[in-house]
Amino acid sequence: MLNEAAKTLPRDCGDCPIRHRAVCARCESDELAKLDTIKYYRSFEAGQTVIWAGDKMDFVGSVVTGIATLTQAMEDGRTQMVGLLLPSDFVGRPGRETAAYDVVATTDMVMCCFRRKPFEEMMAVTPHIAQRLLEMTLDELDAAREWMLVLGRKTAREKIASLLSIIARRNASLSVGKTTGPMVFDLPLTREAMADYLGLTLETVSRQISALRKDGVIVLEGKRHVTVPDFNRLMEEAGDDSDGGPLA
Amino acid sequence: MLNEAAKTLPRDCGDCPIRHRAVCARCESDELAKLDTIKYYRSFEAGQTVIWAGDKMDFVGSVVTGIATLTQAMEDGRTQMVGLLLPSDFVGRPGRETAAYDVVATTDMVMCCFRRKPFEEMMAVTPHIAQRLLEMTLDELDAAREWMLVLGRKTAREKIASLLSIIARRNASLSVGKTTGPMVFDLPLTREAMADYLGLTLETVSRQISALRKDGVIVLEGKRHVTVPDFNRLMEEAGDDSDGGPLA
DNA sequence: GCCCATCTTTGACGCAGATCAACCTTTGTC
DNA sequence: GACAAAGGTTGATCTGCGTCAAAGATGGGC
Repeated sequence: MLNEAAKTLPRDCGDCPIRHRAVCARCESDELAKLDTIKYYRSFEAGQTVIWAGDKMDFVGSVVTGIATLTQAMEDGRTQMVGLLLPSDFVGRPGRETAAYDVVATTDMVMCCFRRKPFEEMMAVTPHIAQRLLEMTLDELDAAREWMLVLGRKTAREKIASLLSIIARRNASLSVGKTTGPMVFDLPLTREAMADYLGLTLETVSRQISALRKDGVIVLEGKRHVTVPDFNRLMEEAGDDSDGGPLA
Repeated sequence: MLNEAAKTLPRDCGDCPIRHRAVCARCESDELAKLDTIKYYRSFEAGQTVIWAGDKMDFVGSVVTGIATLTQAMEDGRTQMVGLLLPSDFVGRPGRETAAYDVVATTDMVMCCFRRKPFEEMMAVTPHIAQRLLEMTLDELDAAREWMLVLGRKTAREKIASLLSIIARRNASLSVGKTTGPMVFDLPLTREAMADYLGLTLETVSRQISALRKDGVIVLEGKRHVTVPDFNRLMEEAGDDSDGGPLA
């Protein structure tokens, strides 16, 4: 099973879909060659746990394809998603022995992993890696702070609209050109995962999605396929400034 | 007025109270000497705004003494605190032209500032600075994620207990030794600022503090002076694992 | 085709926390 | 010492979202 998956994995960094956005983005070819000697790919199936909080973590790595979530749990079972990991996002923290959060693949996923110790050693002598990791971490911190505003101050309807606009914007940044016209995408999360993201219950998520559909803010085909006819309208519903450009 | 304050400012990095925890923590003396040429101190009074979100930001720097907050505002006036800046914390983002958040001094505060451009240039050739900034940013990201769990999933009472335990723990980490016995500290925030931190209203903050006092979890003298007779009890009220060590 | 598991929707009801309002305490100014 | 302003407390009421419950899609396995 793992062998089968391995056959379809990328072999060469030159072919890698995240070559220019991941932690290796700034590396020169000689640096890539060194990274290549400590890297290996791992595949995960949808629903599979990558690592549990508290477990020893002897690798770090990048999401190559698919989506994973970072979640934090309380003893009584309440759970809050604290990170949504998309292709090129980095997993793990150099210098840390154990995982701080549960990491779960929500779709089939492929990771490009590095053994932690060699990666740390290489980072110490390769500014290009450390620089890129700093930049990515600062971006994540900004995203976390945006998310805090959503969690702390927005209504359920605004929360849903915010999540939809985040997903829509990300999809737009992947597909080239075409700023105009309706945005179309598939939700990569179940209602329950959306609830964990937004600090809501899954029932409230379902109700608010229905309400946004009823009000024409979104169009649904099936449960996951979403069309946004007017992105500015969605932004207004999210409580965000609508004058910001639609693309980052 | 500013001149008066300037007279009491530290002059030499050797005397600096945050020398070993700030972004310069790992610098050698020659690196410090270079930093010294681009640094200057600024004082702020309690309540004074350091910078508004969106303003041009031509410096970065560290909080030396006092406390500042990072807050994000929606157009309709709802606000969420997204950062609590204590001595040694870093303000600003290298490579970014404008401030992303409002920065406000909540107590009298002194900052050690660096002009942004020279700082960026120096960072590019001084791994000790970049390394330390990465480490601090990763710590902040962890703190932000912990905070997301608080905002998304905890009750008002748990939120207050969480905030108190964060402040208590920080004070403990500053004052040496003495793990046992009651913890005593002053709240550095108004009820309104606590509400902004926790995604609550100030009335709810006030009520929950009264409730924790009535239940003996905390003892209040005046409105700001807090005694925590049993820290594990407070941790339980916060919904946290109480088996984690009391100090980081 | 049928069954079962998973995901989702919708309804009825209750409660935690928001809102609105009044009043208290402390501090600084004249 | 009177006053005002800022911060804080407490009460009454309202409401958005959680909780509990039931039932409707959808898809995979046999």
